[in-house]
Amino acid sequence: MAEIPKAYEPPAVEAKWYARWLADGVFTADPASPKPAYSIVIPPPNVTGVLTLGHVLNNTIQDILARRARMLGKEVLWLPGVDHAGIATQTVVERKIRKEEGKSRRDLGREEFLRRVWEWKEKHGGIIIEQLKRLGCSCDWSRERFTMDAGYSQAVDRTFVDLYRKGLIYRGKRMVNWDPVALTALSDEEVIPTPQKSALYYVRYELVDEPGKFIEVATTRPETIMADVGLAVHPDDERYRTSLGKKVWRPVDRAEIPVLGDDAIDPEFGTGVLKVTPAHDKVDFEIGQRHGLPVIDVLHPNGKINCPNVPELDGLDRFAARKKAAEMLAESGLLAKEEPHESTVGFSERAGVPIEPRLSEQWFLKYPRVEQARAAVGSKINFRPERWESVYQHWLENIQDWCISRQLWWGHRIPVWYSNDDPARLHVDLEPPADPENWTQDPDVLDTWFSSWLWPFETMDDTTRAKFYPTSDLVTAPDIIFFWVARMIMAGLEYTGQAPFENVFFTGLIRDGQGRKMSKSLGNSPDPLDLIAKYGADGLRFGLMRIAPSGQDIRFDEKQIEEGRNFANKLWNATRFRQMHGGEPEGEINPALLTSDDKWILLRLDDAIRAVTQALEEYNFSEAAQALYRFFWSEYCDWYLEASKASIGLPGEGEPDARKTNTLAVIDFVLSHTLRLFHPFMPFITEELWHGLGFNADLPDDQGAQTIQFARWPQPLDDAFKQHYRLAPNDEKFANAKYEVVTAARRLRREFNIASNKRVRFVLSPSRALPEEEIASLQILLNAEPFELSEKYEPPKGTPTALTPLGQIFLPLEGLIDLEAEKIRLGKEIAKIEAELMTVRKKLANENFVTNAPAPVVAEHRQRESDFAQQLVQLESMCDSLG
RNA sequence: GCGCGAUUAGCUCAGUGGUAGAGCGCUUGCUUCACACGCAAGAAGUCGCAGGUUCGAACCCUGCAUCGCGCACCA
Repeated sequence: MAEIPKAYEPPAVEAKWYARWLADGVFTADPASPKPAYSIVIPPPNVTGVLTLGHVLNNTIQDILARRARMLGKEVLWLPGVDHAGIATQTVVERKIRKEEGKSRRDLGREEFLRRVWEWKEKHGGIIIEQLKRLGCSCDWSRERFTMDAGYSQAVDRTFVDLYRKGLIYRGKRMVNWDPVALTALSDEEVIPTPQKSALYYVRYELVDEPGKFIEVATTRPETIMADVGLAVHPDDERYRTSLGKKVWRPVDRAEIPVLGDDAIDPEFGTGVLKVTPAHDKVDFEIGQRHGLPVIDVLHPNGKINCPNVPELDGLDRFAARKKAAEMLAESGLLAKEEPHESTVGFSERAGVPIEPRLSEQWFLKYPRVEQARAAVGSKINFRPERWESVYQHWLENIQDWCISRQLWWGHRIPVWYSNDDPARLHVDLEPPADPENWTQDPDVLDTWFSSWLWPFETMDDTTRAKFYPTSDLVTAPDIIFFWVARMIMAGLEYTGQAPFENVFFTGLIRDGQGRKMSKSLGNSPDPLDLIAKYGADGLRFGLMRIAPSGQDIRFDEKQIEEGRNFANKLWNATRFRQMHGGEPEGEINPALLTSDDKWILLRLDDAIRAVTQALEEYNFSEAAQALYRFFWSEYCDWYLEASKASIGLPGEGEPDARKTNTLAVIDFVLSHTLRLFHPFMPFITEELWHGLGFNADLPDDQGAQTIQFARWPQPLDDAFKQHYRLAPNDEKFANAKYEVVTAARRLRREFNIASNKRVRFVLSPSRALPEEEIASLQILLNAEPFELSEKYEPPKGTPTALTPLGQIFLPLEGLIDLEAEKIRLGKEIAKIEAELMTVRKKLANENFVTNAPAPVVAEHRQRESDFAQQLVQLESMCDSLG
């Protein structure tokens, strides 16, 4: 047997197994398989993206689900791919070209620019895919898709044409969210409301008929005064009743504008007067519509002022113009005051600048199947955690038409052509018109999400869809519940007649140590690749899973990844211990030779299998990880392996006897189950150990010979098993009693400063007969030499002693006996027990408790009372014997 | 303004009616032949506050506070 390194060294193991898995095609889904299907589509990361901790969390969960499904005997499809990410990608490439060549995309022209983007995509686009492989993701890479693949693009066009023909897609001049940096319209979802400190300017508008009389208006945007076409007050507002219908002078670009009444005005805000600027505000636009006011647009698309009538402002950036306009008003005495103000401003999700409400011609979608989509969640689709359902429902209740056109080049170009003779004549089709020279195609592309919403079914061909659609689980972050999840449900219902998935698991957000979102600009986002290099992919995965409570945000702490690494190392070494004792995996366990330790660990294993299985079925990944951690470290390693040394002996020492062989068989049984339970969480190390221990031998290929991911998921030990091996709760109780003896004795050691590695004499005055093998394991756990059993042992006065469920244990200390010290120690014990006893007695003295509490609870209290009382008597007599 | 979540040990978090838990950190001892990425023992908590329900509340109800998130408004 080859020498195994003392510490687990992940890099070589990870590289070796990932290459093997790929070569063997074990991630490839077979639509013709007779096995039941399990499928997930990956939330496609941006083609520009690099792996973040968010991706690690998300994809680890998907991988756990996929690998476990394989172990449950399912045919698994985890379909990967990337998203073309319109704005993000275009921005990246534009920036690069500007930096390297000093050219804009317009300098290059549409065709050349797109060629460059594709070139960039081929060169840099696959980074995140390679990173996902490093993480161990078991995606079927042979099916990797891209939202701009030819077939996929065609599906996008087809969808557009279809929805247009159904009358759900229309073109209109509307108020949209305009990004003045990216120079495109955005959907409402791409606008992030952000609180901003600004100023409220009180501007005086002079009444035309009553010179010297002014109406004051509070505004945050003095730079748009030239676009004012009226003032509005609430019709019931007494203060302004007499002004209604009159005219005032617009103070900049002087002109007469009317004062009118409109219900939309809040009399409480500012002075109760709104300046109506229909071109630059949604509400103003609506007021303008109601009152037939003109629209004056004073902004260029890039946010600069477009107003030749006012040369002081013309050409200034909107924020510079704001200051300048305020100054101009102040100089002409028309600025009454200026006060600090906080308001929420919409920022572009991508460009990070305030969006500009802007009137423009765009394509809109009236969502299909809204009611059906609402009904689907909660019945056909389960959200976990459930609370996201109300967020979803609320959005669908108030759903607005979706602005789907973007003034970009990178993306799916809108399949609409306008007649050169009559721009009102449209050709909307998959194919260009037969006489292209007479038509001009719409220059715009579609919102990226207009392609993403088809992802669960357009990534599959008919055969694949027949087997794997609808998908089983979707794992995603809750911040794209509107962008993606809701829209996929609607598209799925419209085009497949089915909800696209059965379960949606929403992960939490990963935050930094201070609770802030991870972001590039804050630089608080650790690079997962660095973490993999430092702690191994398994360590990263397991560490993250242990702290990722279902659906709660996660406060990231590298310490926790270190723990994951430490755990992998523990797994490695516990297995190494087994390997040092050599031989092939042991087969049958002989029920006649089982010790209480053996039975105890088998029962604990049974418990762990149940707990992990249940937690995973409830999508409670951290609980599953915790249960595994506790079982393996605190139960298997800390107690069972230590106790087993009694029957195993030193490596290579002596002839293997029946008991040693049997113990190794129990170890193999436990390890083989444990590795399988851990595999979804830690795929690499478990694969390595599975083969290293030879557990793959004698299995068919599809059950774990080739890879542990096809090994069967452990089943709880059934009654037949427990009967055959005579596992009963009493065995567990006995082992626990034994461990209590050990803990009590170790405490004595500590209190009397005996080093844990020092072999010392212990004497147990047993309260019951103990079989030889139990004595042996006690001795080794106690590190006792000699370990004596004596019912009639009469210790010298003052010998440290402790009560245990198996009798009284003594730590005889030659020449170190200190009557007073022992008295004080016993006194403390007595005080502790007395306090416990008092609490229990108080409770039992309460008649209401005894009559109303469930019988088992009362019985438990009674038992505790008698236990404590008995201990107290013994402790007191021990104390008395000291004189 | 409406809604959702959080508040438990120094830190990160489990715990959904019956003796307050884990890991890290801390204290002490230990290179004991799987592991110092380790072993052993220990200290450490009026479970955010105030009421209520109950024999019994960290847990259920009501209110409040603080933090975070979403939606709406935002002149």
